Amino acid sequence: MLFLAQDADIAPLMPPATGAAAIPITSISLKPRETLPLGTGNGELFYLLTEGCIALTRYMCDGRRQICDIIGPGRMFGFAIQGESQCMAESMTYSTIERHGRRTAWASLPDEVGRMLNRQQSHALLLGRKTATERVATALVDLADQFGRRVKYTRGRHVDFPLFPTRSDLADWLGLTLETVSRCLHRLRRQRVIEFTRPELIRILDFEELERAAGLRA
Amino acid sequence: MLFLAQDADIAPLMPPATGAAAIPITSISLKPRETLPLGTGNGELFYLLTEGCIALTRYMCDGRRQICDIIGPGRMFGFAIQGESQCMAESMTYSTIERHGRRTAWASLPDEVGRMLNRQQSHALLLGRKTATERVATALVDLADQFGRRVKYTRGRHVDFPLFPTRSDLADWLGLTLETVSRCLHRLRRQRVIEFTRPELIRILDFEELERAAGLRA
DNA sequence: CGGATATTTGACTACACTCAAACTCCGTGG
DNA sequence: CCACGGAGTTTGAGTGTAGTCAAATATCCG
Repeated sequence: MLFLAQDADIAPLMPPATGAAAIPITSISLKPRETLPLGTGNGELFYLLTEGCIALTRYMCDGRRQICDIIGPGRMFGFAIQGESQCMAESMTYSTIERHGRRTAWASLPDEVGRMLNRQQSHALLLGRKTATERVATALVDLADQFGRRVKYTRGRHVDFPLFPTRSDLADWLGLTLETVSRCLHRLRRQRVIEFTRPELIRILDFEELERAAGLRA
Repeated sequence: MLFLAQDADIAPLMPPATGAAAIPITSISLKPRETLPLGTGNGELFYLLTEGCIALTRYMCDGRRQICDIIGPGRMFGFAIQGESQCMAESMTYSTIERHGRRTAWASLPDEVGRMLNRQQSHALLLGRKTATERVATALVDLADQFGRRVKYTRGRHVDFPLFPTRSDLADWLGLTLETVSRCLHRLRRQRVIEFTRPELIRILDFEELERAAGLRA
């Protein structure tokens, strides 16, 4: 199938010109708590997380931090289309990333950009209108989805997942303080919705109840 | 210039096939407080606001509302790429919108999508980490940018703009209550940063101070 | 003028924040 | 092996910012 572009200046999301030199796929390894600035993007570079966990963070001039998204394996980020994204990528654990150019990233870009936009809007709803417990519950639903493995037991289904972000990271994601996050997790545990013996290994006992606590169900 | 697409299924942000029937540009007029659902988008339809003011809203199942963005003339929205956007567009005043298909929207899509993503991330920072007064100040800076006309006076520069969202709309945008929004506006007025005699006509007296109050400057 | 809607202002409350201390979990080195 | 130290987490007590409820005022429009 053949497409004709009327204007060569509408670059960023355009398909790569067949003659242009392709940016090779290169692999990047990050240790926990390393940082990858995304500001330089000119619409040429995209990143695919193949393993680990990455946070997209923004900082205010006085140092306040907001985590815009927590990213799990299989997701793309760094759509620094036009201008700078003002976001940094921070690894929450050992992570590997593939750097792609337009040519190799092209096919998945629309879906990934759309997914990102949708997530940012859901997150605005969380930050603007949900209570502390609802926020924490919503976060757990999301992380279970991105990092969870379903485990079948004799009585019901559990979901286990590693909680890569610390309490402080969760706080910066959810617009709370780390103490409040800890208290909400405690509450959900006391209600037998989740359980954990180590703070970074979560088991969801009652997924429906968790979604209810997250404000996702009546 | 000629581009070759390897896969016809990577549709949404692809350039329109030259042979395909183009969706004509049609114009939509909205009265204040009308609603345009965006959920149906299949990556074929995009909207350009040519006049007025539109809010992108999300609702929780219990009715809580979050305004994800306030949109002024010249901006595009409705990138319901893959799946539904779960957002509605609500007019804040008399507005006219152009409905575009892929063919006519194509050139501006990358910039507009990037702008939207950037705004959503800034908004997350606002909702998660800014105080009430900072949020209101940030909103005024943004709205002045989208709706303001610079007016030169003998002493300094003022910016006047019509405030299309009500106090309640601002509250739903900023994650506050309408009373808090009103109190913050009052405070900024008492500090002579802004002034208004009618509640929907704002004049910014000291733009630098407003940006400082918004947490955008040291 | 009258009635509806939006805004302002006040008094009180509560949810989440701040500050502080204790506890757990690790890895390291004596 | 145990002691030590550091980072992260939990828990508690008290505070403060923004929310709630309510009433007064302003604005708009027939």
